[in-house]
Amino acid sequence: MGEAHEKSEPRGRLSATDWEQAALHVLAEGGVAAVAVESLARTLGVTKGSFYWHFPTREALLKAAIDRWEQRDEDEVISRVERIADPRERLRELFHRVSREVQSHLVYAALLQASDHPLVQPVIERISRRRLALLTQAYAEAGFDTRAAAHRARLAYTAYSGFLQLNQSHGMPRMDQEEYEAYVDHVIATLIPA
Amino acid sequence: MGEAHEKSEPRGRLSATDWEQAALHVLAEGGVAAVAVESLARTLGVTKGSFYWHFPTREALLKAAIDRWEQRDEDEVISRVERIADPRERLRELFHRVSREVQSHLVYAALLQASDHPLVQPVIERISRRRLALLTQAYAEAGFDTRAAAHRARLAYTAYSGFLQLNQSHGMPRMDQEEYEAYVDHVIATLIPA
DNA sequence: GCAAAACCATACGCACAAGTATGGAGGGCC
DNA sequence: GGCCCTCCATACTTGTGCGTATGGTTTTGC
Repeated sequence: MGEAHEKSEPRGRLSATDWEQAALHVLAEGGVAAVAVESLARTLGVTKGSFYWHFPTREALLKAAIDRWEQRDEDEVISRVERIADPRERLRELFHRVSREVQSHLVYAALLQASDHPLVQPVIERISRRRLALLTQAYAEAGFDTRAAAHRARLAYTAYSGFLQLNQSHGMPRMDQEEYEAYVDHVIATLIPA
Repeated sequence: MGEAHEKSEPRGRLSATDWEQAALHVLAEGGVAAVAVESLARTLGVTKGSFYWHFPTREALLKAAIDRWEQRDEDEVISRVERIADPRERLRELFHRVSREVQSHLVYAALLQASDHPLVQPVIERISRRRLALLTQAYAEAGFDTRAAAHRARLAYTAYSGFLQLNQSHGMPRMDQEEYEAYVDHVIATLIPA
C-alpha cells in the first residue's frame, strides 16, 4: 500500500552528495535562504538527525553545494568557450550558451541575490573576475584597444547579470521563447561589432 | 558631563520621519536585512520601546521608508528626465543622472538584492516597468521600431541594474572617478546611436 | 500648573531555525 | 551470530529578533 508519498524519491539511505544536489535544487528555486536543513530533510524524507551526520553545519552544506556547482557548470562553460579561436564567434557562443542551460543560471542568479553572504561573496567575485577577463580578452582579440575592451566586457557582463535579475522579478512580463531569441540577437548585434 | 557618545545625533525626541531616514540609511549600507528595530534603536540612541510607539511593526517601517525613497528620488528622476524633448539627449541625461546621486542608487541596489521580499517585490516591479517604458519610448522617438526599441531599452536597463550589482560585490576592483566617467561614455556611445 | 497626550525604558513572551545529545535500526565482516 | 560502523529519529538546548505589557518621563494644550 502506497507508502511513497514523499516529495522526492525516498531512497533508503542518503549520502552527502544527495544533500548537495537537493541543496542546489532549492537554491535555484528559492535562493540561499531556502536551503534550510529541516526543510531539506522533509523533502528528502528524513529528519535533520540525518543531516548532521553528513555535514557539521549548514554552512558546510552550502559551501559544498556551491563548490559542486562551480566545478560542474561554471568551469564547464568557460573551458568550452575558451577553445573557440575566432573572438567574435567566441562571444556569440558565450551569449548563446548563457541563454540556455536554465538550471545553472538560476543558481547563479540566486547567488547574485545573496552576494553579501560571506560564503558566496568570494564565489561571485571569482566568477565575475573570470568572466570579465574572458570577455575582455575576446574583445581585445576582436580589435578593441585595452580600455575599450574592458569597458565593453563590463557592459556585456552587467547586461547579463542584470538580465538574470530582471527575470527573477516575478510579475514581470515573461518573455516567450521567440521574443527571447530575438532579444539575444539584438544584444549580440549591439555588443558585438560586425 | 559628556553623555553624547551615541553613534548618531542623540536628539531629545524622535519622530516617525527620523526612523524612516535612519532605515533608509542602513538599507543603503547593509540591505533589507540590516533594517532591524533593535539595531536601529541603538544607532538612534533609544530602545525599541520607542520604535513601537511610532510604528506598529517592522514591515510598516520598511514600507514607509521605501515609499519615502520612491517618492523623493525615483519620481524626481523620472519627471525631470521626461521634460527633455530630444530623445537622444534625454537618454544621455538619464545615463549621466543615474551615475551620480549615490545614496539613491545604493537603496535601489539593496532593493534589487531583496526583490523576493513580498514588500519590495511590487516596488521593484513598478520601477522596472516605469524605467523600461521611459527608455522604450525614448528609443522609439529616436527612430527605433517598436521591437528594437523594446530590446534596446531592456539592454540598457539590465546593464544599469547589473552594474549596480557588480559594484555591490566588495572586493571587486573599485573604479576611480575618471575610469567611471570613461565607462559611462562608452556605454552611451554603444547604446545610443549617433 | 495640571491633565492629557506624546514619547521612551524595562522586562517579558514567543516563534523559528540551527545545533546537540543520545539512542536505535540495519547492513557488512569475520 | 555477535560486533561495529553507518545512517537516522527523537527530544532537547540555544540564539536571535519580533512583538507586547506596563509603567515612567517629558512635552503640550489650556
